[in-house]
Amino acid sequence: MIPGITNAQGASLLLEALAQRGMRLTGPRRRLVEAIASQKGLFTAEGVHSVVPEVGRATVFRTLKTLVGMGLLCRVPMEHGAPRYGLASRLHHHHLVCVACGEVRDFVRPEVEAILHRLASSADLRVLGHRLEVYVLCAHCQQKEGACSALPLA
Amino acid sequence: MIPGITNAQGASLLLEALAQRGMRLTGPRRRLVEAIASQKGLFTAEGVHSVVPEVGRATVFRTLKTLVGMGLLCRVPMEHGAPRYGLASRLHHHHLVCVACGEVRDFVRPEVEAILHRLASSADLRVLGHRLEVYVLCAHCQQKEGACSALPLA
DNA sequence: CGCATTAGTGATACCTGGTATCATTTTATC
DNA sequence: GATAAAATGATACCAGGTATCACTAATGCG
Ligand SMILES: [Mn+2]
Ligand SMILES: [Mn+2]
Ligand SMILES: [Zn+2]
Ligand SMILES: [Zn+2]
Repeated sequence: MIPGITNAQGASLLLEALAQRGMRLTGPRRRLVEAIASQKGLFTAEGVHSVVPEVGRATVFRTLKTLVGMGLLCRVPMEHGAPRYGLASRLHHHHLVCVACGEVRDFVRPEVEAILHRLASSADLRVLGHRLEVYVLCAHCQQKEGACSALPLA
Repeated sequence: MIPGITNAQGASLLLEALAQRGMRLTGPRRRLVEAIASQKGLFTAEGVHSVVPEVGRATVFRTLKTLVGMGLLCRVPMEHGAPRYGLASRLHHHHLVCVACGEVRDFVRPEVEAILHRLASSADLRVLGHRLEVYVLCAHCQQKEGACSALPLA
């Protein structure tokens, strides 16, 4: 669910992106993408499949993989439990993951890139990519003091 | 394999740490820890098991988990293929992973922590932890232009 | 040392996230 | 509408890892 637009609009955006790359807009794809666009925050493959159980499991994984490969979804592995998927901004970004409610927020800190650039040039490395994930308790969840089911990577 | 000391010394360090926490120094544990201490860079559960195949598979995973839990090993998930394990320094650190040869180097950049601290206080978040992994081509591997079998998380 | 207690082991079966296969269906194009 | 290529989904399979549980062995005490 992208803030500020409807789920249907979000689904259309994904479908357009698929069409632009020459992928066919099949029935299962449409329904699956609609289910994905309706998810709040991060979701699991299982979770989105349960919304459209008539779509085959293989198709669910295939489509998620395609969308991740296209940069439209992020895949966030967790230390315990299934990896989570989430709608991605198109640009490079990092993740703020609330370990209690699972909400994920993208953030950008150009300083991080600057640090890595300095690190690389001082050590004769070629940086190919990086991943920064920050595990937090969001403002909302700091009240509740609840349990968190799926701890992220420490 | 810890630079500057022998494998036997490295194994002893791990065994001491286990004993200090009241864990028994069993035969399988000794042989497994010896195999772990002899690994160069990152290794897979499968890889270390193949060195001591007489130790049960369950014991391999149990022991790796214990050592990770104690902070003596790091577990580095890869996008494709099995997660890698590596000897950890005790302090918080980040990872420089060469995607070609698999070599991993720990590094520390206090600036990263400073950035996250600022981020947290400005957004009313409680930071519980974070993970920064940088995927590089090391100086040595920039020559070879070889294939890399297991791409890390993009 | 000898024994009891208890942690640890490992064979087995099982679980989960995901993929290969492949006959069948559906889409896009002409 | 015919055609060719892409997609689907049932099925079987794979890999990393865990639960079970009868058995083994490290430890600690007398
Ligand atoms: Mn993201
Ligand atoms: Mn490390
Ligand atoms: Zn939260
Ligand atoms: Zn290298």
